[in-house]
Amino acid sequence: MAEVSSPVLSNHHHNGEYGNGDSAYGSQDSGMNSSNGNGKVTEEFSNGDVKKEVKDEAVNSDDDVPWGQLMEREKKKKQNAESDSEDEYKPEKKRKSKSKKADSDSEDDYKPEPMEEEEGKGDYEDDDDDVPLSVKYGTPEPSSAKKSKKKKKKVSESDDEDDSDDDMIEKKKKKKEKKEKESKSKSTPSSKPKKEVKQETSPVKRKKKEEEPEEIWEWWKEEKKPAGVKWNSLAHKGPLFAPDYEPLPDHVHFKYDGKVYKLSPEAEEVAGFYARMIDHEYTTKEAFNKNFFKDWRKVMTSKEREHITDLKKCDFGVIDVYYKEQSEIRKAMTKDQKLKIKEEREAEVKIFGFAFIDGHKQKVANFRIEPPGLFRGRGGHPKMGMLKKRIQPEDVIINCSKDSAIPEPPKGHKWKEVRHDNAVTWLCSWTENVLGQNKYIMLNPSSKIKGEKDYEKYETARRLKKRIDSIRAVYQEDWKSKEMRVRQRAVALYFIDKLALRAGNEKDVDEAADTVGCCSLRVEHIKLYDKIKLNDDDKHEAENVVEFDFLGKDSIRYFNRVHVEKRVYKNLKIFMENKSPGDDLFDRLDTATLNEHLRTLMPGLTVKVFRTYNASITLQDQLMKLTNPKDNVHQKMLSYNRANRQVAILCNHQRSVPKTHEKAMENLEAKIKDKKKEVDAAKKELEHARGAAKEKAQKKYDRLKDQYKRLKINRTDKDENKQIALGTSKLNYLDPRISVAWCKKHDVPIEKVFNKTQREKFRWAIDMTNNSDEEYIF
DNA sequence: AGTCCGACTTGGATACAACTAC
DNA sequence: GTAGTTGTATCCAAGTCGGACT
Repeated sequence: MAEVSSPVLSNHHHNGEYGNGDSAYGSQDSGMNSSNGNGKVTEEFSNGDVKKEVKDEAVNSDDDVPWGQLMEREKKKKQNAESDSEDEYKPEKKRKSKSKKADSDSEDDYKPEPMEEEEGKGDYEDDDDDVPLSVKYGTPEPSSAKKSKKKKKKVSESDDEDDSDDDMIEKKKKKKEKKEKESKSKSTPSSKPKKEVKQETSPVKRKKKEEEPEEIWEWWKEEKKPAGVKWNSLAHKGPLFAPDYEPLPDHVHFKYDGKVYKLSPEAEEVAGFYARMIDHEYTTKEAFNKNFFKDWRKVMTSKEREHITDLKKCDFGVIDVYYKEQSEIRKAMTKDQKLKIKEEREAEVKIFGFAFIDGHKQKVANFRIEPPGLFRGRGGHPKMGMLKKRIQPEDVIINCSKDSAIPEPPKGHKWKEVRHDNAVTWLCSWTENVLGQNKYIMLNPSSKIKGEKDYEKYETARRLKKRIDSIRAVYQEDWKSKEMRVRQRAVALYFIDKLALRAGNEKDVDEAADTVGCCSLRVEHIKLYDKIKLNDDDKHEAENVVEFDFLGKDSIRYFNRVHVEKRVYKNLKIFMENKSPGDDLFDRLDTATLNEHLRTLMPGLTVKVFRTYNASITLQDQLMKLTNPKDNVHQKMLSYNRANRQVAILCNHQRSVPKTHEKAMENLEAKIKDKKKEVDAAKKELEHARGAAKEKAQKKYDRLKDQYKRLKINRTDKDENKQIALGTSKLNYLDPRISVAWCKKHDVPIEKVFNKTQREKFRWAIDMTNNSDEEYIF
């Protein structure tokens, strides 16, 4: 059995350092990183003082040498064997063209279940092709020179001391935060284990109106509600509607076929939506224009409709300019004007921004009803450009408790319905017209209702940690199953676990862009290579490589080459036999089936738990590896960000590279150069200085050198980050307790890791992790 | 057993605010 | 001021998943 020695089983992300070779996973992981569509992520510090990483070379020191040949030989044999043992396996080409049953073509009478497999056994026996590679990455080196006079003690309050001045931004922020802290006083958890009991909320001297719902509900110290019950009482003010349309001034006109054409307000409003997007790539897309024009014509008067028949003859130029001017005007407003607007907004928040749940005041997340506009579907969405209609009170369902004050609809209107359903968490809902989906107004992530759920999510992931070994053993065993569906399930699960793929529900072809997840992968999305380099710059080739290339959620490309176990490789070949590129790779599997199976392995286990688990465990492992206790806060934060980045890479969280990036980097580069000059100058000065001057010169030199170093770190961080987005993983996948524990252990102020919003969201974690000495939570 | 759909999480883009540098 | 950056808040689309429905 491959069990323990298998990378998946034993190491997976636990000791795999992504992007640098190492460990059993080295080869795969490095492959993953470097080719993950994000370009390389090879970590390498130019200012060698932090850490150097060795690229994995052992990639395929694979035992396979013997295996390779054997395989060659066996391949044919096997192919035959397999294909006849499995030749009853006729792929079900159920290319679910949408929900519609469409495919009755199950012509193949394939009986999957009892699949004779007299073959295999033998060949499989020994396929332990996954040799652990030696771990070879260096430990982070203390950034020497830096005297890193960490403020042991009060770091959390005045952490900037150790940051020299090029840290202005941080400082400013700090200041702000400090202020904010003051006002919130006690509630700040940080290191005080004892939080003052509910502070005297009442007579708080609110320095500014900005004070929020200062009551802190420590729900994590309370009993849970019975399952299904989300609240006992719920009161709120309903949604805030978008402002009415303001018709354009007369001189701002639409032109058709070169001539001014006055539109009805309805048509004009929609024309305005388009005009405001004229610079956007969307308006160059055929589908967008087609959908827009069709919907636009629907809101035209019959006369307009008759006249305006060709989008190409439409000239939105003047409208476009007008809106641009308006936005300029807004930007150029005086302080007072801006302040006034701000206050108005705050007043709205005050009213609509909060709900009372079981007597506690909680922030509402999105109390503004989505304004009308043009639907911006992502990727090749078939409905892009369609008109999103204005939502009226008559479209909105209110959910609140019976005895609460029912929110008032705007004058002259009424709600679609008022209900009192405490099995759900939403306050308001309506149905959006483009896709016919429900939209909701819900509470802010800092609320109990969201927080509790979040907490549960991580608890489930932790439970998975305890079971992961045996679960991996199960699916590895299932690679050999006689049942094709079981094999498919096992291989899919392996991908999900190893690569953190999403489940991949079926999608309706004409309601959404063509994107896939694991279960919906098609043959065309993978390629198999018996031998190939995982990265172009690798020295060696790896064997049994699967190349993934598909569009995932939000049409973000996932590209990756990974080495897989022989058995997996062989299975994939089988799955692909006799299929066309457009056929499902896992034709006997869907997310429902997979999740059903997972539930039998562990209560609460679903596909997405693997993503959470692997993300969190990766962060924890990486933190342990990368953090050097001797580093200063700044350097530690770099390590933290790198750990975070590994997770983002794993989860394929990308962002488009801002066009300003190159320039920003150049600027930084120039700054670094300048600084270097200063340093050199200071050095010279120092050499010539004597007496008191010498001391001074030394100081100056040290300071400059420090700044210089800081700049370089900065550059590295920025560059590595250019197309990787850390936010999503931090917000959704990383157990915040890991970060909190890390901060405590390494004397890093929590504010460095979580900004204000994040601290609110993760208050439970910050508080819980306080009194435990567990260094790492996961 | 398959489909549909409601509810809720996850995700990148964009708007905006806060600062700095010039 | 103004332009340029950067971090944060907001927005809303696009996933996941369970349960009702057929």
